[in-house]
Amino acid sequence: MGLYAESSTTFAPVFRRACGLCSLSEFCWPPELSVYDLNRLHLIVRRTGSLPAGHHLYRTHDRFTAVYAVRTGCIKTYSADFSGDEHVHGFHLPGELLGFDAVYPERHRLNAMIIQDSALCIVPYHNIAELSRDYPRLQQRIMALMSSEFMRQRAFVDGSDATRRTAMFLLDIEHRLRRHKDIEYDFLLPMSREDIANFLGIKAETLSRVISRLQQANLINASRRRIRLLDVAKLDRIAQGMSQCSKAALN
Amino acid sequence: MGLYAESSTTFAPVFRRACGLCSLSEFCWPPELSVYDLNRLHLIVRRTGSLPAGHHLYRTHDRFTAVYAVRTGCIKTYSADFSGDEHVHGFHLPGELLGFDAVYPERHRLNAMIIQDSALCIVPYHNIAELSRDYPRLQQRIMALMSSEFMRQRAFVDGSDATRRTAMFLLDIEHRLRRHKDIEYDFLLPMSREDIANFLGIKAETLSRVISRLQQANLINASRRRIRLLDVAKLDRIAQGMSQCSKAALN
DNA sequence: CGTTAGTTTGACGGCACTCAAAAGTTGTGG
DNA sequence: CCACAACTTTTGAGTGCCGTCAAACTAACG
Repeated sequence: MGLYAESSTTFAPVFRRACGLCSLSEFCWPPELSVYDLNRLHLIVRRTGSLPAGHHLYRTHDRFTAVYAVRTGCIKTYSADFSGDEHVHGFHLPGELLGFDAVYPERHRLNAMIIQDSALCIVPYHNIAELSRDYPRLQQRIMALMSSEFMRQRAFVDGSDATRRTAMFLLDIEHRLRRHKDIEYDFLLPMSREDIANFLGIKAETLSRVISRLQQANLINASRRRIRLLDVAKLDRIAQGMSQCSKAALN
Repeated sequence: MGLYAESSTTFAPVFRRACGLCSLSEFCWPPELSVYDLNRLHLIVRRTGSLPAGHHLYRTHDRFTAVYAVRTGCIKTYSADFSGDEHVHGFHLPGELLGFDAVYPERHRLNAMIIQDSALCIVPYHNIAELSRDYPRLQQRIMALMSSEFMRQRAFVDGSDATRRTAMFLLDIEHRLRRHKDIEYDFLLPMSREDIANFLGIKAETLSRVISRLQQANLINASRRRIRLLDVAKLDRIAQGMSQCSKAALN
């Protein structure tokens, strides 16, 4: 006990700093854990260096081997329906988790592709299974994440036009990126127009037109992947679906 | 112990029959449970009589008090975005569960409305929480249900035209209703055109036109809520998004 | 500097939405 | 039992948004 307590005081703080903004933090640092357990938990998290864009973390039907936390970069998850075409399911930004598409039936339902060089934390599945037996709160936390993700996703597809979806998307990404950058309303999109459009259920050309119109209306500044939100209030109203807004603002 | 064992032999079989087709069955009858635990579990499930259509089981922001299993009837869950209009989230048919929209943050995110007189089983939340501490498999089961539901939902909204969505919906409902009826391909829709259209993200008039065309093409027989699937193979192809099919079949 | 991939812009057509009315169904009271 | 009202569903006509096809433009890389 003395030994563990000893090492914990030197070891834990290092990670506590690095994990501060991560969705895993409640996962890695459940308040009721003892110092001994904390170290047990953090010794199993493998931290990767920068992984190159273009590679896959896992593919559909792969066995559930681990959960991933994004430290830097961006991962997209997508499914390929058997007609061949892909559907982007979501994007995972720094501080966010992925891999839970395999909680049941312990095989991944989605593909996960690195679309920007990314550094990750990897938590092996067998450790998660083992830990969640010891800590019911861990399972609750996972369910909470899944539930929130579920509801957030639906917001994008619920009946709305291309302008509204685009506004929702830009506000959402800005909000999620801001946790790691002080600069407000100014950011680089980590993903291509094609991927965004696919995610939003519209075509890339339509997205491009919408962005152009938002720019003409001085609601945003957009040049390729650099985005600056100029009029968040109006964007919010558009995102909230006040149909008169999207038309009034753009004419 | 003698007393519990005594009553269990007379008590449990009654429910085992009634629950055979219910999603709760794995929930209510986890194989590793002792006879004592089985009775403990089943004594807390309250079985209601027929509840009248039009009433709500719960509304958004209500506290998470229970999980419901549908024995007969139909429940729709929907959200109301603050613009006022509703979005039907899903339908819950006999043998299916609802209420998990409140797993986090322990308040319901959706409204649940009885749209057909329904008989339910009610499992109080505090019992679920208590039980899932004792039986990790229960939490796993709940996660599995949520995950499957999540994926099933997405299939409907992923980019597709009104005809495809309608075909998917009819096949899905038929499949879910068939568990309780021997008659194949012939059923009564428990919900209105309006609700279906809203769920599918299209307008009621569009849905009506699509159904008319499917009927003209001899793929279905439809009169109000009575539906008979005539050509499941073609419907499947349409539902799978082979775009040439939906057009070829209907012209 | 040339090639390539990603993005933007234009012209056109179709599917689904809107508005509107008719037809069919259900429920109520006379 | 019938008549009427209220509602759901179906059908029609016209419009607009978005998808398709195609070309121009920009940025990035060797």
